[in-house]
Amino acid sequence: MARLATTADVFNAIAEPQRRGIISMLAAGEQSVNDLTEQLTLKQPQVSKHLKVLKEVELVSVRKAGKQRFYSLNASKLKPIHDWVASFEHLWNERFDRLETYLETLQSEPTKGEKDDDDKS
Amino acid sequence: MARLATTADVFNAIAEPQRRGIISMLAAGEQSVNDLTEQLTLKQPQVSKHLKVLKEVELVSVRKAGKQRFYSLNASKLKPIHDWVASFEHLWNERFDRLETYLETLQSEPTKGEKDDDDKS
DNA sequence: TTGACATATTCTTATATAAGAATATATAGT
DNA sequence: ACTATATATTCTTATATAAGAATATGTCAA
Repeated sequence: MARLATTADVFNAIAEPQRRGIISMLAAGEQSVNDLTEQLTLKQPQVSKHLKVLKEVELVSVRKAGKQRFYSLNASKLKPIHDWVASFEHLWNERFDRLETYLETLQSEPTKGEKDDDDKS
Repeated sequence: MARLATTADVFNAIAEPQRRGIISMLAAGEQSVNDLTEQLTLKQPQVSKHLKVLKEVELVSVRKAGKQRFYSLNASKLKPIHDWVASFEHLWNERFDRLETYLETLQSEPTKGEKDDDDKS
């Protein structure tokens, strides 16, 4: 009963800014630990530790090549977050206001190309 | 140097599942603390504590009415998360494949010359 | 005022970091 | 084997919860 582990799920894993930084860097393609370390303001051990967390929630994968480890992003693991947040998007995005209005008018006003005999009010 | 506070930013605030539950409930409209408590598997004090965190990051607002407090969602505060995750959407959503190719072309190899005729493999 | 109801706060306890320092492990080259 | 390089792990320290229990605060009504 303390905070959930950072490895509990993707939501917790990305709460740490440094890890989001790593994810952003990996979006450009795979990077070695050294590559990441050079661009971040972190020592190598910390980078490895953050990568370990990201690996545990499967946000990243590793490829071994000699003494290097190339980490790459499994972006699809971010989809649950995307979907969760997107479910609220209509509450702030006016683009979705029109969609809502459109969906509502579908119930009373037929559109071209689609027959609509469902007229609940 | 421990974990960031849950109130440090929205990313940390929503890492807690119960708080996401509260947010989801508030998406339907404002709710009193009691309303929330009844639907969650939490005691009232915990609900109040979670609401306090959400309020500190401005994800929710309160309206006082008699002895009740009605909390409502400020969904737009989720936009930073949405935007951040959406910036990776092209990496998993094939709908964005063409956009991805275009963006990669735009930012390929800053050191290797800026003109790049789509010869990324 | 007293009482009931609604919500917030305080304190405790178990637990989990994140960074830094030091060290360990692994691999390649000579 | 020895050395340099690349990465991972261990230990320490400061800090921050989240839930539970108990209590405090606030508000309305009789």
